Amino acid sequence: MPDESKPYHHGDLANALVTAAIAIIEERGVEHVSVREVARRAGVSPGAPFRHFPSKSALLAAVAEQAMERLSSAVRAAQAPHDDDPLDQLERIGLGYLEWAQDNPAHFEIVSQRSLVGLEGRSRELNDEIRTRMLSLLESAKSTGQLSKDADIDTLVLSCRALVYGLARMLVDGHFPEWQPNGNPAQWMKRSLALFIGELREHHREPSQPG
Amino acid sequence: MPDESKPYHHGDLANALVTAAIAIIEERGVEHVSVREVARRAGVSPGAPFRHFPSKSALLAAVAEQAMERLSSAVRAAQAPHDDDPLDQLERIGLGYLEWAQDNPAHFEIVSQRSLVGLEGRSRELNDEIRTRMLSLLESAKSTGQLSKDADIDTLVLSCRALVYGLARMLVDGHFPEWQPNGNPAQWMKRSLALFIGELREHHREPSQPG
DNA sequence: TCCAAATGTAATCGATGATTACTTCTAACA
DNA sequence: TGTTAGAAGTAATCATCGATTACATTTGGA
Repeated sequence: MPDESKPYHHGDLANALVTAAIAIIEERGVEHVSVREVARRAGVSPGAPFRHFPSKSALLAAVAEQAMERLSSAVRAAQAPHDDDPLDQLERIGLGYLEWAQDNPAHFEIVSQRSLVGLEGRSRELNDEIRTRMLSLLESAKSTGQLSKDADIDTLVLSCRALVYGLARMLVDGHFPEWQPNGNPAQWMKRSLALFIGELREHHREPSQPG
Repeated sequence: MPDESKPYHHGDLANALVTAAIAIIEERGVEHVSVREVARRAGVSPGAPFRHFPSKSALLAAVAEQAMERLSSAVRAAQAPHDDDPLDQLERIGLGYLEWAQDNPAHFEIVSQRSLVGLEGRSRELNDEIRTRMLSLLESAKSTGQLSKDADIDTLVLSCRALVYGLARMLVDGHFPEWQPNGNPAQWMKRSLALFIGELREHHREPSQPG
């Protein structure tokens, strides 16, 4: 039976700190995260976190890495199954991204602010993976004739990304009440994404083989 | 001849503080703005700013208001002339917004973070004005037959806004090196916007009157 | 001219990020 | 089993921050 008084060593303080930081972000926003408060929640002295992270930034970077890992999983899961219409897959990726952002605003906020945490190593990898995922779906849509052969794939990827990122950011930054007063944001985001993908589908479609 | 030593009263400290705050944001980002540093730049004691703004937030809100005023002007200027194709006007608004964000990243950053400064009074007014501007252009495009009669205007406004806001945010948040490694961001943003408006134009166009 | 309001200063408070010296525990080795 | 090196915590300290207060200076109108 474990000692009921806290042991001197926490056991897994690093993770506990990251979790505490996320809780604070969820409750009061990134700008209210302080190392001391994080330590307080983990039941540890104000200096303890610095044994695990050299700086506050490093702690936030760890939060970002965890967040990016989860976002990546959400996107991967949303894409499945991988054997249907590529543009449907693309739309599901967008929806998955948006739903994740809505369900995890704290995670999303920290992931999106590069100036706050930088983008290196694993995070960079996962980010690139998402882009590649979208790129290959569009390529594949082109090869199946859903997009015309001269469709500008690079610009399309950027546009999709910007739309989804913009919607997610608007949500987290609190722009929705003003930009779409009626209904819930999720509904509007879904419509907006569907409209965009729909346009791709119908406008860029290769005309059926003449002759 | 004015005394060469600083007068006891600054003369226009409120404005000087806002200007100093913007300079700091441009140099080191919003999160590094401190009232003391702002005061230091204005050549004034650490407590002085509080004679003009009740809190740091209030100072940032003033920055946001100035920023919103300028953004609004930029958008209004970009729309002119008002007598040509509505969708061209809409595209110019988007471009104007993006160029402004690129030229004034500090202003844009502070405008976009509602949690930081809120959105009330004049700022809210100007924001609504931009939305109304876009809305009426789309309505007008519908009436001229550039958009089909059953086009979902509300969703279109949201999509346009999300795309432009997303691009601007990606720029300011530093996502461009990863999402479009080649060429300069301005070029890519322009292409992305043109692609979107182009799709609206071609896909939603009302078929010419039969008979 | 004189005084009241506006504007700036100086001193102070509690909280923060960060560093240092010190203490306590854990686990690997003889 | 006992020792000990180092990992992981504490306590004390520092400069800086946002904010408040009491006080000083300037200004403009009665």
